[in-house]
Amino acid sequence: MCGDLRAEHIGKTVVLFGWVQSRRDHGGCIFVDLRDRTGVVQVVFDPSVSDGCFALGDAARNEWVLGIRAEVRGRGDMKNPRIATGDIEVVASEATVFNKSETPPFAIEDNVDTHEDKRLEYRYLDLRRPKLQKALIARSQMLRTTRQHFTDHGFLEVETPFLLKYTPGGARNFLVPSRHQPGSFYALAESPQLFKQLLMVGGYDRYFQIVRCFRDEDLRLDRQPEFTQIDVEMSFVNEDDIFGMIEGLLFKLFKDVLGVDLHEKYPSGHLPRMRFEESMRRFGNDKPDLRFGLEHHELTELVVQHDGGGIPFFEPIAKKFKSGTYRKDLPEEIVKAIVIPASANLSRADGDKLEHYVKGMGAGGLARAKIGESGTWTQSPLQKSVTDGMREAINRACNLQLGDVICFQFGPADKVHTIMANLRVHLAKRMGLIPESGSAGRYELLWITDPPLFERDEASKRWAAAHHPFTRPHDACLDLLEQDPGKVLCHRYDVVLNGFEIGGGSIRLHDPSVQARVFKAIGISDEEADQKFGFLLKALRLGAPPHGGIALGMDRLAMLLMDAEAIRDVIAFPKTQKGTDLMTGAPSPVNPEQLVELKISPIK
RNA sequence: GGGGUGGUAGUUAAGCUGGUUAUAACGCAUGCCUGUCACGCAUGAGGCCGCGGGUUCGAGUCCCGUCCACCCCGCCA
Repeated sequence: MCGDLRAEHIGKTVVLFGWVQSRRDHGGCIFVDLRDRTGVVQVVFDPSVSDGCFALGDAARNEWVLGIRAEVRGRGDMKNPRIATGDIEVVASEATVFNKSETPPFAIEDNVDTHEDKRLEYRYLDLRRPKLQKALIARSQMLRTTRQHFTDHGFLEVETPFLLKYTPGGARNFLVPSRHQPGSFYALAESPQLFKQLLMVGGYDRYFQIVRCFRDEDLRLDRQPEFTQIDVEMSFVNEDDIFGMIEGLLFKLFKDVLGVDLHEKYPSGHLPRMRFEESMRRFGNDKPDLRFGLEHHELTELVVQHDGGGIPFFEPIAKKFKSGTYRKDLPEEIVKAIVIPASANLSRADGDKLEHYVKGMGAGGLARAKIGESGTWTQSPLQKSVTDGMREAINRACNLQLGDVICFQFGPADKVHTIMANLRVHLAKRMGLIPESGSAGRYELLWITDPPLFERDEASKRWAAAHHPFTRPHDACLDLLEQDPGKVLCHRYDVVLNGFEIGGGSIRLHDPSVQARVFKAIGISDEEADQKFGFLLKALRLGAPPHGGIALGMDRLAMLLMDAEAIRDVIAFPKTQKGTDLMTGAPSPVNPEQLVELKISPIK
């Protein structure tokens, strides 16, 4: 094909099919760069070789689809080192126009700056760009490697339904009306979660599937309403077994897709692990980007010790601790800091911009101070009120140096964590520690383990399942289910790459008696549980093996491996942030007759 | 639901405190050119300034609303 030709092919006659990338007309001689998915080659249309070909080359325009028969010849002194086929060119002796093309709305080049809505409207043109073709070729390789890996390890690929019974909790489902049961709906599968567990009960002890999932939630640069998971479930395993199986896959994927051998970085063949609690404390989320430092400093203890240290914002938090209205071991409010090193040369205007940035996430502000001579705080409203003891303690805890800027957040823990986690990444990009997007050739992988089983639902002031209610708690935590649900840890795990969660799973709860206690802890009655998940609970009582699994986000992983800016760049036909398809116009209204058949009437 | 950025020729952008005929580059068309590869040269065509209101003698520019795209918060077990 076009991009495959090299000097070794000189003298051969080849048949090429492709698109006109560009055309250079010298009057007596015309050059056309012909492109297919392998690359580009220069075709010469020379009237002394073929008048017919020359006329065709004269008429041809960008994106016309041509077929040519041509002889490969060397370029002599006229080599083009910028393209892979630059040592040679082909001289057309026969040529056909398969199809003309209207002038395309944008050039088919990698360095496009065309707005994305235009690219999505003409997706098939965008797909001709080498970058997108590389991404889809890489995805194809990922699919092959994945199937090979799991089939080599004795896994069965089993398909599960997309149309299923709606079960509450988790992501919002797309609903599909039933024609046979008017007024009833299927839910599109948000994942095969329950079915893969049922496959374990069915005795298929090693299952995998490369499966489409559907979630009707708001989108981000790494989320699409339909996306692909590498879904895995195994029986008679513990976390180590699952980790090993996934590590094996990830190592192969990096090798096959990128040519990167992760053994150089992780010689044991295993990825590092970090407990959830540590990740939250140091990075503010459960998907830390370990390519850079800028770790958080947890200052709540210090602030309480110093009764707020004269800083007005901190005093209420210290008071709550002292008065006991506030549980020290389950902080609802915390104080955190992040240090911007003097080397970042943060100006006051930069500081204002950072404040604006965090306010956009709901922060009240960004209290900060610059470190002056002998540890004084300057350029800060805090400098007057802070006690010497508090200031020195913070300086010591954060190892502050002259010229550093320390930034504080305080308040509800989840909000502080969100703001500080985002601020940390934002700063790293601003300081050039990591690029705006892409890996910069560095891949930091890790497991995040042992998160809490429950999280606080602020609305109802009750405990709710943090993951799903079928996650197995640590045996050591079982007594806490009744005594102190917030402290129950569980066998759940996420695998993280450069600050993105690329997969997650858990060891499942297969013991009906513990299951009942979990439901009780989150206030789900037996009847309610039976109504919602009855089919699974029944299965668990009929000889369910211990089992667990994981699902990897294929698209997200492809995005990271390809250094793509967004998940849309590794999906052939993606949707916009509002879930529309700009090419086809989906979603669209339907005929009233169709609604009548389904017995559905729109409401205002 | 909330915050932010953007929308001007086919494309990407410029267009200041409102003012005469809305610029540029690339692309496109026509002609010339036998070694270009970001080809070159000459000429030319091309505009609902996202849409709807308002202010004004006058709006691409100011105000209000709205639509679309993107980024973030909420949300995504």
